[in-house]
Amino acid sequence: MSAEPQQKPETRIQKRNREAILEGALDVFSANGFRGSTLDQIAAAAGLSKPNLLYYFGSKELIHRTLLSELMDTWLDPMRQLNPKGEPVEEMLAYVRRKLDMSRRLPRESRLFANEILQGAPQIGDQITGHLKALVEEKAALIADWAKAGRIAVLDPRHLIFSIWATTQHYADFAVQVEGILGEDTDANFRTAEVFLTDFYRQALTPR
Amino acid sequence: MSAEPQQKPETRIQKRNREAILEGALDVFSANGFRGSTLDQIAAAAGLSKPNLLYYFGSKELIHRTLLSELMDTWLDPMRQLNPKGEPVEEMLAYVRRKLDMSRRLPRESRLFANEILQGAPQIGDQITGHLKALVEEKAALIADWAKAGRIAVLDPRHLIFSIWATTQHYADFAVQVEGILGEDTDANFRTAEVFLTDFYRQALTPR
DNA sequence: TCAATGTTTGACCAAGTGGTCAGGATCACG
DNA sequence: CGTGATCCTGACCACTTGGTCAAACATTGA
Repeated sequence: MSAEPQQKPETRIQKRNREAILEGALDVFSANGFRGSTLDQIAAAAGLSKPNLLYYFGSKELIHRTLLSELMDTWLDPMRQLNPKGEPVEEMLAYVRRKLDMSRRLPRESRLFANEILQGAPQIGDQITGHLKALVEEKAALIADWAKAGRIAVLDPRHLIFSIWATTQHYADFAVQVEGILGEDTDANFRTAEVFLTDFYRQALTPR
Repeated sequence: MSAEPQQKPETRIQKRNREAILEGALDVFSANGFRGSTLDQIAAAAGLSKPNLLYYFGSKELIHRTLLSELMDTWLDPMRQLNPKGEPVEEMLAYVRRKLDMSRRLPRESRLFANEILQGAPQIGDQITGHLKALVEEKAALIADWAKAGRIAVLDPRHLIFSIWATTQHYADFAVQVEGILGEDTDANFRTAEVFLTDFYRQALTPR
């Protein structure tokens, strides 16, 4: 994926088919989990034959790993954008909104990750203790500084980050439950969720 | 399960084996999901042969369904205990603590549910729109009353409940991630989580 | 003690699964 | 056009998996 320098550049057909496969696989994996998905389902979703899938990706696991590692960057982006120069409470609220927006726009990706973590992160365990942890430590330090300066409420920064992940991803990962209780109008639910989360975090984070 | 009146009372052997099967199945299902688990794994975990499993539970799906529906009650208990007569903020904090405690004591059960919901709740969909929804509506009304009386911050009660589920279950469902970032000392993590969540919700819920 | 009932298992099966392979179709390009 | 490289597929395979079944083995209670 990232390590192997492709000697031959990708042909147009390769590009199209690889993308179709990853797109189909995202549909299937996010809905059924890794073990619950079959190559036949993915092939059908991608509009290719099963042997042709395996021509492009040598194994089911490779498709899955490729998906996960291509997603990692996108996934961490909202946190990277936390700006040390900004106004602390507003920065955090903007982060919450960006994260909620990812749940709205990329629910399949959210579920793919959720499935992977639930199963004990067999594929991306090292990235959690690597990239992810480093980024969390950096931003936790930033939040701690803000708290020390009295510009944001004093709360454990890492647990605070967890709470943001949990509350925002909830709307993608547990969508069935949310819709079972609030109703099926997904757009409306996300709008009220945004209002709630904004009020909620503003109240929690504003220093007294 | 609940509907069928067992004519013959359960023998001692039946009781022992059914319990062993459900216990083993909980281990296996919560770690691998439904489709990711095999009857052989469950049989091994329960210390029985595969055909013997099927003597007690007619199918893999039946084991799974039994587990889920036996758990439902336990799962909703912390919310049922919300006391209308109590002091609102303290009641909510107690609820958060009870829910966090369930994540600590019953992480396998939490993951079992998470898996089920992630896959679209094929087994318990009706219970979500039934029992669960009714209970949520009842408690949401209670919280709304408290807010109207100025005894708790004004926030959408149903989203508030979601946030409590999300933040507390996170520590069971995403344990690998939490431990990857905070370290492997699960007990210590739950202790700091409790401190955080208490401070956090107190700050968010106390009316100004 | 004996038979009826309840429990356990080895051997087996059909369906589904990830993956292979030989060869044919198609494409890029000199 | 021709030809080598790329792309695609039907047929196939070994293995796993949920589930069956006849027969053996235990337990119970009269």
